[in-house]
Amino acid sequence: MIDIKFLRENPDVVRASQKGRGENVELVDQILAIDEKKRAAVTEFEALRQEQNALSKSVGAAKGDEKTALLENAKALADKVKAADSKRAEVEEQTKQLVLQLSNLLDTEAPIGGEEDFVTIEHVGTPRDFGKDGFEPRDHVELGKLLGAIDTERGAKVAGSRSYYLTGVGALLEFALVNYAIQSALKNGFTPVIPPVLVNPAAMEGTGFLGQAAENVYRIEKDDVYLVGTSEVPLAAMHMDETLPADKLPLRYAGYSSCFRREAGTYGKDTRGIIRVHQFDKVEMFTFCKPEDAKAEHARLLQWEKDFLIAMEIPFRVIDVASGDLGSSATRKFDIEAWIPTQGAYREVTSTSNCTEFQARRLNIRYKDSEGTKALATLNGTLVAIPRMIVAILENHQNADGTVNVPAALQPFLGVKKFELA
RNA sequence: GGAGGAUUCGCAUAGCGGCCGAGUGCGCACGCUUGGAAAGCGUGUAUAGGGCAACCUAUCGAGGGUUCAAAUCCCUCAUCCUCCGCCA
Repeated sequence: MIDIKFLRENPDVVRASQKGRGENVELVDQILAIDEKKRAAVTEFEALRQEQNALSKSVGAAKGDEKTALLENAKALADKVKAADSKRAEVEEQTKQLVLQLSNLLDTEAPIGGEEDFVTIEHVGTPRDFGKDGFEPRDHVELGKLLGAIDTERGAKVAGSRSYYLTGVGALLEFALVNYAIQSALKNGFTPVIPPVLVNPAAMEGTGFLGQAAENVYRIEKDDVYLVGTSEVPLAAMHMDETLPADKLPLRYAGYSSCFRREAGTYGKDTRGIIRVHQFDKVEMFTFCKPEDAKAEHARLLQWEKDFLIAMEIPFRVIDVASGDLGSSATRKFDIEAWIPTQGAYREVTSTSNCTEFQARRLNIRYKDSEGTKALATLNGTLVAIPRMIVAILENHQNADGTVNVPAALQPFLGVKKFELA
């Protein structure tokens, strides 16, 4: 949620941001207009209320005829107050609904444009030359079968498309990745968290996932709860309606959870394998910090993501996501894309967003220092999303015979240097 | 799933339909006292919105209702506790 005071004072900045995202610019003027109406309604209600409070007091003190006369006045006034109050409530609700439609202000450094207009910040590592190695790489589905690690056929039989079983070394690989991720998160000062994945509407709404992203969310209607698509939701909502002491900041959580995504509107996209699935496990980093520290924290989250990829010995690139492709909460977003040999392309494996005060304001999370209470900033970043990391590891580290070398960083967790054929 | 009880200012509690935005204790901050500390004494101690300000308005789990007037009465919901049932 954008600060309404900021919008009043800097409407041009908000207009420019909306334009950069390719979103409704007129919304800004609609909000300015209704905000004025709202303040008038509030003032009117408060004036009437003040009168009523005073009158009520005198009714209590009065006696006899005097009281009867005062009561009559008071009754008439009570109706006016009620009318003014419902008008106020109505305009306030309308204002809020409009303000909630605004996306976060764009970072001025974020590239402008659509999905294709990202800026590549750097490349790390070099894609392997399989020609030089003398064999044609197998894709992760094939390797998963050879190793007895991934079973998409039975996944489909039991749970439908985009479902899978991780078996044997596939399952072990998940445990190793999670353990390595949590271990590095601990080293970097994160508190490990296993959050609820079934959350109430307030949590979903507050984190901004019931807006444009709503159709990708599973809802359990009978109990009015949602399955989260990322632990960002329960981690952000963890401190909903709380005021945190300034000396506790930054607060860093590493959440490990299953993630559920309907993947509506992606028919035909990534149908093979486990690149795009309905359910997967992920370790997510989440930070609450002072707004002035958010930019530096964003750089740190990105660095930790890079460190993970480097430890997995996978070539990747970092992109600065363009304005039109940012989530509504993000002021700026960096994605890391890993090299996937059989696709001859870089594919997204992690993503980190700076949400500045936008998300915290929606969730009513603030911090308190000697100067008072203020909105704080929230940031999130993927440490590891299991299936895509498994894809990257299997494909990049495969040998001609279908066996796969285990990155050194994972060897202590797996006890082997190589995955053998099943 | 059933039966009871609870939810008030950081914590613990008091609260008669008007004198309650709300008392007390603890905690915390500042001051006095002291050679220094403790104790003692005094003052202060929520959030949001509006106003240059004095100040005004709202908030006693949430939402409705009754009333001139609701922390207080009524209804719905949420959460927590106790007991019973079921259960990984």
